[in-house]
Amino acid sequence: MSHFGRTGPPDITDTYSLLVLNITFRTTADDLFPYFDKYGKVVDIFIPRNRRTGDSRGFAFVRYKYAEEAQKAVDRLDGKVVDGREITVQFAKYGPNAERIDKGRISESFSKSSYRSRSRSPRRRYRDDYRDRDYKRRSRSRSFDRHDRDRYRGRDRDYRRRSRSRSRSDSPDYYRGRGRGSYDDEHRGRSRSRSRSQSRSRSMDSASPARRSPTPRRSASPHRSPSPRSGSPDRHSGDRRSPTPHGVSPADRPADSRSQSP
DNA sequence: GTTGAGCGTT
Repeated sequence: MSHFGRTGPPDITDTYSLLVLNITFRTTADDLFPYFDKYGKVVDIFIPRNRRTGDSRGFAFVRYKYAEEAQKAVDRLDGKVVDGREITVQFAKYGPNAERIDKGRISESFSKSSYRSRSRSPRRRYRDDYRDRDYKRRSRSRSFDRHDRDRYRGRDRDYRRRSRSRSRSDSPDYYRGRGRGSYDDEHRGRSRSRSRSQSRSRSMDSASPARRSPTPRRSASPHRSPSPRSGSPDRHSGDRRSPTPHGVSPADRPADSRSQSP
């Protein structure tokens, strides 16, 4: 039935979580239910999906009631072809609260107090989110992004595969100690160009003379010149950029206002 | 219509 994912976790106490990887993007909990239910009592099946698109992320979590059943399912379903794709079943290493689990068994919530955030490997996550965000945020060449991402992925994978006993405690706090939550990634990113804009504006104003230095290139700019002498493009541009040319002047009007008052 | 390493929701 489709009673999976409708509500939150029913009772994750004394339950063994199994991570199912490599599943198709259209595979749902209902599709995996029969497969796992055949080998044991499935308490709940959860498939992380994108909050925006709602598409499956490609993996699912199956919770068993007993470890023996879970182990059996892992042994039997690991490598099984589901929906035309070979799925990977293994014990979940991390719990819902980003905490380590003991052999896939979810203990009580005391894990939260375990603190220390053992921090897992600084691996990247939320591929979909990043991709989606990138598309919306920057309207640059997508092909480049795609290639770049792919290239990085391959390198990362190879790198990880090559040296396994290398990254173990590099600097997990670096990635985790920044308050980088899963939700923050989506919500954050609202007003931040303001600071930069101001900084830039100031920099330009301050370096007004300096800015003129590298201007010669403008003459030989690749893009055509609209009207080099048909009007005053320079003035126009300057006007828009600096509405108040004397705004940066230290002695502008504060003294004046004060002077007028006796 | 696409993608493919990974560790999760109220």
